[in-house]
Amino acid sequence: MREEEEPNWFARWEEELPSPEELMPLSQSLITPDLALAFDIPSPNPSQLHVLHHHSAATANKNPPLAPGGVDFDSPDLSSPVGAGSGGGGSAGDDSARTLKRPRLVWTPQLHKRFVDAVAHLGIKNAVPKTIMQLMSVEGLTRENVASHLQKYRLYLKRMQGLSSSGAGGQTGPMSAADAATEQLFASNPIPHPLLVRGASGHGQEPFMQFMTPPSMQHHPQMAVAAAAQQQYYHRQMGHFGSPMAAGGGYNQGFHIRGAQRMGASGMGMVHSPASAAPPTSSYGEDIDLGLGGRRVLTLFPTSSED
DNA sequence: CTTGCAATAT
DNA sequence: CATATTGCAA
Repeated sequence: MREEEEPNWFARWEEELPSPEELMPLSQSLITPDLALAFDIPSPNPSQLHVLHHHSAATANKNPPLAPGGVDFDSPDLSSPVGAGSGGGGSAGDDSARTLKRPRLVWTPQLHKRFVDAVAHLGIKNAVPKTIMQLMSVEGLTRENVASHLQKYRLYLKRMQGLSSSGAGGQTGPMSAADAATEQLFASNPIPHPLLVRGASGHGQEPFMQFMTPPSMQHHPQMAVAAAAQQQYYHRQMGHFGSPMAAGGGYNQGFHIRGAQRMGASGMGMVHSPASAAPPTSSYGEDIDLGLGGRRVLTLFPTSSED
């Protein structure tokens, strides 16, 4: 007889949620006004920069290409905000944020951490893209973004579990490069073991999760450079050591150092600890960068998380 | 309609 | 190569 779910806790859960005005968990605009201006990025509604209010998940449509007040940094033509190419003529974003392709989301460890945390706390049962996305409260994140990553995440977990037990030990080579890369991301964050079903099993009210970071949000105008200087976690994909592509000839896959030059191309085996050289302005880093070649990459990483 | 997952594309 | 996108089945 009881195979019912308990939508009650869930319903209340939302009600108990702190009001955005009271407590803004972790949603920041992808770009701060300052940053946007600094990049000459057209902001259609700079004044509407507000938090996303996701209330009734049912009716609330959350499918805006960009946050309500989100600054669309993507220009359809070639207005390169920064990096290479800038210059151009400032072809304003004559396009409203709609139907525009967003830059690839770069899952930074921090961002991924939020993802994992959300999944862990939601429980497999409720860990569906929509819910996760909402819980993450990361502005700009779309359902597709989460769904895509979720797929990978699940596969990763499966592979881990399935591979752990088979004693025999003859598995030599099941790990392809793809898996290895994934692991760098996934293995570097705490994998909640008890990734079991939760949420619908009679449990009245869980002591709210506070895995979220406190609302310490403050953006500084000069954060731009600081942000760029911060993103320093190891590069994934250093399988090819002899790749002579540094800054002169190739496509920089997903990384970017803009405004400041650092690290040599040859021996980049640096694992930078965020705490060892935390930038003066460590609040939020959003960095939109285009991989040289026209490949824009959106990197939003909520800092302030501990490891 | 949302989700899950394979295949495919960029 | 990491994501995004698409197609199709529950």
